[in-house]
Amino acid sequence: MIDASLVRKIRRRLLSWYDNHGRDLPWRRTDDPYAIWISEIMLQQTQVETVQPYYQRFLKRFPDVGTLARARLDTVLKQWEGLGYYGRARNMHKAAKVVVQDYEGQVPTTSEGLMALPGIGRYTAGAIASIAFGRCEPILDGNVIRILSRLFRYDQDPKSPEAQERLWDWATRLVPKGRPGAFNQAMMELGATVCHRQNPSCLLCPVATLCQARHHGEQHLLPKRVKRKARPCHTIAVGIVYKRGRILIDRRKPEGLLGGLWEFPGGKQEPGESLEETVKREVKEELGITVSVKRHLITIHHAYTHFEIELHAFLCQHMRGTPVCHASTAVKWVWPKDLERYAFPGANKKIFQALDLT
DNA sequence: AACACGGGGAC
DNA sequence: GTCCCAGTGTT
Repeated sequence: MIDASLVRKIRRRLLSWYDNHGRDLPWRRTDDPYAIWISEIMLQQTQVETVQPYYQRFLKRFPDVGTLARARLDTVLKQWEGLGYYGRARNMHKAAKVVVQDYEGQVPTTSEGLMALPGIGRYTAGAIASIAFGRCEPILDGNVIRILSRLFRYDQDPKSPEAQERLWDWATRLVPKGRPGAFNQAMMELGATVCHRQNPSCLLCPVATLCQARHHGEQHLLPKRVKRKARPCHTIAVGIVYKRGRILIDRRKPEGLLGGLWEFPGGKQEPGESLEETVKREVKEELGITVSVKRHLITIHHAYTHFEIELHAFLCQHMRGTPVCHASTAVKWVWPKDLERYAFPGANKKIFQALDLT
């Protein structure tokens, strides 16, 4: 399937192509392991174009691992706001503290050392070790899976354990001792700019003549795709609770969905319940206060990975009770102009931007 | 092995 | 609408 001369050809062609056609990306202009680490975390399940502005701002705000370790989680989450998968920010913050306390501020240089840090798995460890420290470690991401599946005409479900083992093995055999970081980035670059999911540009591909899927005209069929389950839709109602010009917000628990972010109090509609009743009940359960629901403000549709929501916002008046945290970890009355100081989920931001609350 | 975890881009 | 994106952690 893969002999020494084939390996040499793939390495040589890919590296040469990358040297000539690789994009000029911000994280390719640095050799700072911390900066490369940030980029790799942000790039998990997130496209290059989306990451770039976040990467620049984050590094400006937290220029080194010590600064990040000393920062408050709230500040870190605010910088991450809108990027999604907020567990990445929480883990990154946690890992920065570990690096400062246990490693004298030096990012571990081995794949094993890196993988011991929260938020760094096999892919990210290989990426940082090879790119920042020149270690001969393989990587396997969505791009590499696509390229290897096509190059070797592999038609099994790439998520299966057997497939993972085989794909990691191929990646390990291919990565060269000489320029492991450049080679790994070349694979991802090829996947992102040439070997597309649909309509791969085989005429531009440096390894097209070596590609077995291409040889059989099956490049568009690989890697094998598996059907996804349908996403359920939930109906949510939240209260914009005003009191003397200020609005009530609370902070979600530190783990799980949107952990650590701020939001307007509210929750899921239950069977047989009106939306107004939902708001009243949820606000009471969440913060122990009684509100009067004044009027419907806006409806927002928002899709998450495993479900969708129809989010209704209601203007409410505070009637009685002092807000106390039950389901949340903090609660605050804030002036509308100060809302932007807190990190909110996208669906909540849509509410106060559409209403021009700030 | 299966699922939770965001938001946006491409078609 | 669907699929995917420089994946990781939990159960």
